[in-house]
Amino acid sequence: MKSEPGCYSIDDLARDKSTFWDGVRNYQARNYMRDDMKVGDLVLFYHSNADPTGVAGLARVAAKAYPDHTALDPKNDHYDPKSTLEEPIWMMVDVAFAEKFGEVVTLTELKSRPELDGMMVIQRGSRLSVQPVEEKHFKQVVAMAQRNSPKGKKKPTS
DNA sequence: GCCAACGTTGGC
DNA sequence: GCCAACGTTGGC
Repeated sequence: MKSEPGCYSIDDLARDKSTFWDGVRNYQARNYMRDDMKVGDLVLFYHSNADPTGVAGLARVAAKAYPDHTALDPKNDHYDPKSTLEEPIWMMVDVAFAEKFGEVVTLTELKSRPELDGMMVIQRGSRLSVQPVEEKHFKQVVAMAQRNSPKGKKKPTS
């Protein structure tokens, strides 16, 4: 799941413990949340439009998809007049903080890993804010985060 | 700030 | 249903 850290970062999630993931206004992203995200699923928390951009930590799905009430609020930035209480269009899930990586696993690092070939987030023009991640890719990213962390193995050059 | 890659909208 | 115009995302 992507978020601009200026808007909502892994630190914000660590502080809040959990949050509702509102504001998704893309049908494909909504469908992934609605159809594929189950309570307990782990999530890569990705910082987009950031320095550095990349995976900043892990979250966990805390509630399955339910209507996004912010779509009904005319004063909300993500208001959508097409969505109604009776027939909500947009959905959100709840996510809980799981872990903040010692260092962000950057997009550059993700792209440099042959093991991650085919991962959606490293494709050109991959704008979806909610993306499925294959288990092998997920494990690879977590392994990279551990390698990067201060507690992990030191790099020979450092 | 630039711009590629999309998604959406709306005229026809 | 086609497609041009427009808006948004997000890397750089």
